Amino acid sequence: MFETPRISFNMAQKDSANETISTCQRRSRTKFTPDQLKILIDTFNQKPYPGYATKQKLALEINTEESRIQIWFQNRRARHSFQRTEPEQALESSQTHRPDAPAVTQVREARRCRTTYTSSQLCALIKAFKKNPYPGIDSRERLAKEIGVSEARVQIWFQNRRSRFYDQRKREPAEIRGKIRDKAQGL
DNA sequence: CATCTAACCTATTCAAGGC
DNA sequence: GCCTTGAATAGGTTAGATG
Repeated sequence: MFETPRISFNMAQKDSANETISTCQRRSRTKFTPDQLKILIDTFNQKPYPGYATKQKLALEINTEESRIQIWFQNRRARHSFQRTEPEQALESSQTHRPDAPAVTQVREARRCRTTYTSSQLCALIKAFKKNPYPGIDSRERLAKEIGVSEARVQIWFQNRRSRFYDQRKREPAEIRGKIRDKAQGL
């Protein structure tokens, strides 16, 4: 409707003047082949909310990183309207409350297992975050290799971290901030 | 240039595991 | 039971490719 008067983002690509590296901040754009797209779309039409197993299978099938598939489904859901079938209903009824309806079990596929970071891994992540909360693809991959996790996990970790601990531009910090700050400075 | 869409973002919610 | 936080979501932005 109306343009945002000012965009408050600056994406943290500022210090590229200093960085001589800085080939590119984001990962290079993936080009899916028609065959890959066909399989992706086909799967999407069947289940727009695939679980981890399905995404892994897809990744193998079309020889693409699972994180790319995740992103593809995110984008697809955002831009295309899709059939809302059983998964959606299961999604809604699953945690609101399940009085006595085990009828539609196993509709929702399991998500990826929760990663547990060691204290040294967390230490490295937090250190990197303090240096730059918006690492580009190169930094993320370097860090991922350093601590022995996938780059996708690193990216998610930074997203969560920024959302919860970094952005102080929220309205009223109040006492919640104090608690979080303690945690954030923990390491 | 316009269009499409991968990559990326924030904000919020789901949920596993620890206390 | 509640808290922390990784995973997933909705919805929006940025930017590379292509006509």
